Amino acid sequence: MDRKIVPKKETRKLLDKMSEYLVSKGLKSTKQRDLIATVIFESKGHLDAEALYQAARKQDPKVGHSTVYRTLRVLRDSGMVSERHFGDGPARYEVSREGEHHDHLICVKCGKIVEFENEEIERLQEAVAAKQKFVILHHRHEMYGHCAGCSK
Amino acid sequence: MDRKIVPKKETRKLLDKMSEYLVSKGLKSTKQRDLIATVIFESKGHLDAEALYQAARKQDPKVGHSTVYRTLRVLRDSGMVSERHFGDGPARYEVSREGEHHDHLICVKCGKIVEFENEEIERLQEAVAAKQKFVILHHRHEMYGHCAGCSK
DNA sequence: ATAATTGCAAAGGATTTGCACGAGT
DNA sequence: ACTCGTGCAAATCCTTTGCAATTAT
Repeated sequence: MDRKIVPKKETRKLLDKMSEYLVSKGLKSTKQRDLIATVIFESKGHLDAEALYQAARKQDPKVGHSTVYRTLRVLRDSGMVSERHFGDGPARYEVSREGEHHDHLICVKCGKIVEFENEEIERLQEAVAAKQKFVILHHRHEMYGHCAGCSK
Repeated sequence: MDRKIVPKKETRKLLDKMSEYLVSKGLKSTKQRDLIATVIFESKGHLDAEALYQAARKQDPKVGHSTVYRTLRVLRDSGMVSERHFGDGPARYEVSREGEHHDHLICVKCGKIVEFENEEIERLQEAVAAKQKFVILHHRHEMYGHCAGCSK
């Protein structure tokens, strides 16, 4: 298999990580997987499957929707990419950065998405869960409203 | 229009409130709307459209899916019912209690849903939004994990 | 060689919509 | 009377799947 794309350094690392994951699972590396993964790795995140599909098609007009969804599943299962469901619409994907967690502020007017992190909230969350004897695996915390530009 | 159902007191109040809303919007009261609304008003919440449809059909086997969805929209628009999207699955509905807000803890194993309220978190949230100059309209805060019974 | 992957089109689940008929005001 | 609501089936959106052909190991 030969790669047609020329990814940058960070992307290369991520591709290698994916490759390791594939080997460890007895799966194969394909140029489609590399292509789609590269698109995500080099994006600014919060893209949906359709956007990924369009972007991938610019490099290789033959990739199908299924391959995009299937690659997304591999990436999701490997923990390298996280899937988010904002509002109803399609799922959005973003690279999960090393041991980092963040939540989102979403502008319902212009669609702008801002990430935030707040340890105090995380702590309180744990306390709430503990009180109910829940063991938290993951959470989702989204705030919808108007961003600075849209609330003028 | 005649009502075939015999709702309890609290439900009656809610039905009246819906009725007022309908009049105010130039919409009509129908036995289907009353039936579907009664099912929600008397439920323990977190039901999806299909469950509502099944329950309504026990009283009147002719109600269609569309009527359920359309009634849900009316209820949602009136603010009497809130729609939640947990994970991906179908939307879940619950009666919005007077000026009250709560978030959820969801057991990914047994599906149990526990509500929680934490003012401190709400305050911190506002602070986070303010820092980004966002005006929050609503938010969603869910924690997924194992409940006491499922983590043994 | 063997087993996994691809692209396509068809199937799926959840929700919405067009339309002719029926019901509330 | 007039307008809105209903039920059905068809349509839509997002995602998954079956399958025969192709490709990585």
